[in-house]
Amino acid sequence: MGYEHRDIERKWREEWRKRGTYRVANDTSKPKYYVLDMFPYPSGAGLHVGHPLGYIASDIVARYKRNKGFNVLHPMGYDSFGLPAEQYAIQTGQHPAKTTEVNIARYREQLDNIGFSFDWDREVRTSNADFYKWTQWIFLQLFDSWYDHAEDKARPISELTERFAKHGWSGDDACAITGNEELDPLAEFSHSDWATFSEKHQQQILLRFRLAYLSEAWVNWCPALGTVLANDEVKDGVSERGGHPVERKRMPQWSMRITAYAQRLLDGLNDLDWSESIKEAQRNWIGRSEGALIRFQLKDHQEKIEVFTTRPDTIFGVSFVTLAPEHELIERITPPEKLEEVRAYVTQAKNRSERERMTEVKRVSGVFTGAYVKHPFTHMDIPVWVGDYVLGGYGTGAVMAVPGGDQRDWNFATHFNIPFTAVTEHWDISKGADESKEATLANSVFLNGMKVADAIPRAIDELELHGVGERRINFRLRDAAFGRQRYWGEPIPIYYKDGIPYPLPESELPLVLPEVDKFLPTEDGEPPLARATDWTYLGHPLETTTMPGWAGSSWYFLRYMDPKSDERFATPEAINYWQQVDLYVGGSEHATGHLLYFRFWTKFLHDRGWINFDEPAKKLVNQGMIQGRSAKVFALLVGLEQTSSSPSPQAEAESALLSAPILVSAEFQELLVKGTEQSAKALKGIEEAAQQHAARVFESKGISGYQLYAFDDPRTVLRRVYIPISAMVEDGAVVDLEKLRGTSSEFDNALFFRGGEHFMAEREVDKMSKRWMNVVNPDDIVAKYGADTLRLYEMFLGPLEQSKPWDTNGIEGTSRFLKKFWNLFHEEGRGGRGSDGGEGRFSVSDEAPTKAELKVLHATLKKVEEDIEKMSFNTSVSQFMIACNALQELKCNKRAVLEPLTIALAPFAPHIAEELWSLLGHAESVTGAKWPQWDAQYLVEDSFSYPISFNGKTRLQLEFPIGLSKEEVEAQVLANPEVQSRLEGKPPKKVIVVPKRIVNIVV
RNA sequence: GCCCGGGUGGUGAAAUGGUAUACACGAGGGACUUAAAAUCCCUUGGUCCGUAAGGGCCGUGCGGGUUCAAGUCCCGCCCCGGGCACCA
Repeated sequence: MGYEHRDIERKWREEWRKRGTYRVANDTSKPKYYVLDMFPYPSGAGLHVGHPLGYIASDIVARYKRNKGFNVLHPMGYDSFGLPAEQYAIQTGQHPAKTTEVNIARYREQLDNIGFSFDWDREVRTSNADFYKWTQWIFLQLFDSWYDHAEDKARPISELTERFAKHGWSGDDACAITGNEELDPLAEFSHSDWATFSEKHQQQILLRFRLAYLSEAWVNWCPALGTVLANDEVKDGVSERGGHPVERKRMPQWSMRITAYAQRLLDGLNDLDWSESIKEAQRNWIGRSEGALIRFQLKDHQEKIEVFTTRPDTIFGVSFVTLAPEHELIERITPPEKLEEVRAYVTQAKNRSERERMTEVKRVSGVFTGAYVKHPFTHMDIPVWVGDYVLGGYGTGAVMAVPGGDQRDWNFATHFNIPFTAVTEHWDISKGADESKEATLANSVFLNGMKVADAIPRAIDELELHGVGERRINFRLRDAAFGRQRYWGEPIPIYYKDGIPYPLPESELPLVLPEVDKFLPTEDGEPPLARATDWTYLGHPLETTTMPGWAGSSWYFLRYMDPKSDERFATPEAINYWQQVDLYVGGSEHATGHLLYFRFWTKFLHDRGWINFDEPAKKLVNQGMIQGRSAKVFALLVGLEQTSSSPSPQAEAESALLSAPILVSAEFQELLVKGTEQSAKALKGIEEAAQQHAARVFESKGISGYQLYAFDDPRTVLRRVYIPISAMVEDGAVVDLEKLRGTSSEFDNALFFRGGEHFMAEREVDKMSKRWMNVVNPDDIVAKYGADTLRLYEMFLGPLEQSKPWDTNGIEGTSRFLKKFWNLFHEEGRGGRGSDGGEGRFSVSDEAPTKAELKVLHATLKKVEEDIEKMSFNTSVSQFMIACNALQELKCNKRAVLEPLTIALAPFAPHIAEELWSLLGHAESVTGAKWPQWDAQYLVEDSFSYPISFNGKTRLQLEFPIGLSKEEVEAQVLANPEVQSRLEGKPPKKVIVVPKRIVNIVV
């Protein structure tokens, strides 16, 4: 039998499914290994060749670990709630569950084609009620918790109630944190006050402490769409979709108090085996900064303005204070005569999205409020400004501006001519701010002559002494918005009584998504769930927002441990056994979203005693992106000129021309750059052809009275048009016109103008996406070359973490390798050893292998094992090729060599390995085979061929036995006639002998 | 601007401070074949000398340095990719 990948792969796919080959054993006596892929969102587009990259890598590790004797958990599931399915539902009326179902079926088929060893018995879907029951349950636990900074963990809310009943709340208890203090700070109360508070009042207070809480939060609200928009969905104050006005306003929003965990999320990173770039991204996102909180007393008012600064040492350089446009005090402190001007500025500044305010660094804007504060040490008057370079959401929403020490403050001061002084020695403030941390302070009273590093603690000490400020650690991280005005997500298990949110009892879970007539917000702007006919609990209205996409993905790894459990999200036995994910593989785009929430929920569940570890994944690997190569042709857009007094309607003529465009080959892309002789010449040629083309088109459609503009008219433009990459000849720039004509009628009718033999397109590396028409489907590759070839090829392409454009240029190499490997097991003949995949008969010999053969085998086993451990799969594939070539050379068909090699190849190319394994006479799957251990004794060399170099440049090779001492090697090298002739009789300055490496002679 | 990667043949890429370019693609040549496909063999960084065998010089983005020896380590730049960003 020749190597027929189609038959073999089909056979084993069915066989694995039938036998349940990859089902996880319930044998907890074996050591465990948990390999997890970030689960996909099943979009309608299906998989492209970029998706399986990470799955193949993790599959290799999972299979390898099985052979190594581990009980391996390698599951797959779907993140099946999400916005695209809902938008499709809005357009078509089809229920998102239905859409999701169809998409999942397609994903499953595609995944199966590639031969992954997932345990499908453990498949999860976040949109299944028996899964989201537990997402809701975890939400209730979060709702039922507060964070105790003294013990540094989350605790049940009942313990907080007890504490209030005993001690009340003293405002500065460092043991709990609150939200939205700037709107309405929580006043202190005694234990007897607490007893007199109404139920409603008590609940309102508790809500300040819950880890899942409802509060007034700033959002981009779009009344026309009835929804909150993300920063990047807002452009210039209007929605990107539809261009409706968007306003920044405060709305009741569910949030997660992830900020309580900021320090732990930061500290935890140190012990994780994650890539440095992801860890760094998370550190930046959490953004810890140490500094001081300083209070500035307002003149003529009771209030103080609080600012956060990392440079309290520059306190004597404060020349003004800037408030964010959102700042609560602005209205109150602005004198009446200034109010109109300030309000106008605030309205305008507030409605620019945060993204815009952050992007347009250069545009300085602001307004003087007319108010003043007192300097805490000098008691001088300091003006208070409003500026949009200060963000409402960071720190206290106010800064002390030190133009001498901060460039942004310097820009602001310079723009508005606010006077200021230098705060550091030898600095020319007319050029900019001195932000150096090495500087020495000046003009700063008790800080004069001190270095920045020493001045900071000294300044804070003084502030504390005077009671005007204190040491403060600030985080950039903000609480996470948790409510969405959408249908296709987990319902939030909350009902409202007297306007207060109460948790649904656990027995009511799952709270199943209701049926609605439309998946749109109601007419009065309520979320879609408000359309349900009876969305209540015991007569109380239920929460109508749903959870965001990241809810389910924040804990799904736990469900795989015990996916069918009814009593718990996973039973303690399962959790105890499987513990953390040993290897998590996924894209780096989740660095600050999913991967942070994932860690947050894990830490929370740990705090409340549900799991006994507080990081979800020990090791994380990011696969690189497989980019596509898009193809573009150039369309010449020429206007129409009337040639008769009674022409056909112009719209008809225009549309006729649009359906038969004029396309020019890529070498003409400079065509419309006027003035060059070539372009003028080419233009003439094209113009002639185009006029004839247009005339033909018009004639065939019965349109009269038009011709094209002259081409040198400035209104003529060349525009890039994406074409499907399926219309390209191989990976080059040549367009297969026949194929392109087949893809759509406009190409069928188009005029293709080319300069040479071929019509050329412009190729570019882009993200692989439907939009650029450059998606390469794994199914096509599998059909042509087989799954094993695809798997090997994707691994062979280069290091896993590196992004690279997809091209099939090298795929023949891996395909050839598999054929050669197959032929090692088959007799010579029409298709046997050293031949193609024709008729050779299976034949392996039981003879004892030679030393050379064993050396090839063990060198390969060693290299492959080491490479899998460090996830360097491209080099392990090379090693297999080297081994295969060597064995072919040695004409080796010995079982003792081929059998271990088959086991080692199985993780990479499971189908062919399984077939060969069965041909070798094994009834069981190769999955259960014991990984062959390499043995150093077969790798021992008797001699080593030393490169002999002179001053580091290799000149010749000399072979010496391994056992020879350094001195003997040196003596023999120097005795060598060729070495002697190179030395020209002069004695060498120095001779370096590195055993089994090199000899270097210095002359 | 800051942080993290990276820069090596025509291409994808290898290389614990120790023979730079493994492996593969492509290209060129050859064998088998009526032919093609498939398969196998040889050549393939640049350049110079030589009829040849062979040999010289230059070569890992650029400029320095450390070292017997640097793609690899150090300093200073340039470029590409990714992330973050008026963060006080």
